Amino acid sequence: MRKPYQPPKSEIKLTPILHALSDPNRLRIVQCLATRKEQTCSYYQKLNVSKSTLSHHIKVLREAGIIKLRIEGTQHYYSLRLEELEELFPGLLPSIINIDEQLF
Amino acid sequence: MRKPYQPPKSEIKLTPILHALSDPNRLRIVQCLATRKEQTCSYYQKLNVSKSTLSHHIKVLREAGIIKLRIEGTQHYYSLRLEELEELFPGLLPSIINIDEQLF
DNA sequence: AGATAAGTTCGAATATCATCGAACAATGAA
DNA sequence: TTCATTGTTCGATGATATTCGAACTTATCT
Repeated sequence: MRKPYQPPKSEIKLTPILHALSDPNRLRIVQCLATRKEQTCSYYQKLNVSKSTLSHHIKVLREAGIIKLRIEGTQHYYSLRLEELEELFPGLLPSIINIDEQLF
Repeated sequence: MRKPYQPPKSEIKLTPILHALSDPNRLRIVQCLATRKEQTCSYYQKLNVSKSTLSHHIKVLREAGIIKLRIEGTQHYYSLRLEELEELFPGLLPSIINIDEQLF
């Protein structure tokens, strides 16, 4: 599987990021990545959505510049682009990572 | 004009807030309110949208719980619900208020 | 009372989004 | 080589968003 597109830091914009984070399932993915560092895609099947829907959410997060991808065999490992996002939008991700799911 | 609905603090949720902030014009309104404290609605006509579109954006911000309204005569004065939002989502609004418009 | 001003609401048009199943691609195992 | 696994992409569908002009509401001014 070839590596899908990820925007370079210089092309990351705020509104796509906020849009990407405005979905409860995507917030769950982001919070999960914040605690476990790196995850494979299949892990998130606990979200109770289809494989293609999950892939869609991953794509929205990836294209917004929130997560990055490392491919190893057939497994895709995702992680947050924490340092870059902190430089671009200081404090934004940290403020979201700790919010309780009940407030979603 | 009667006072339109605003959610009480206990009903403010994160995803409507992030969605409300994921629009450049609404971000401009929020940043403007952050610097000038209180503004009337007509002020934002520099956004180059119609009166009804402006009113729509204001409504999205209001119903998400981001802004509150004070009516005086025919004028509507809006301001950010900073204290409540800080209690609910610490650091979120401050991190967004300072972002340069070029990064929108 | 009638006119004006400030905003909201309504209805319609267009665009974007979330979701799914099916098909596809790439890797690794039998 | 064939099969299973992991994940993406495509096409369709229903839901939600954005935008506008027109109509409406409320308050103020003459």
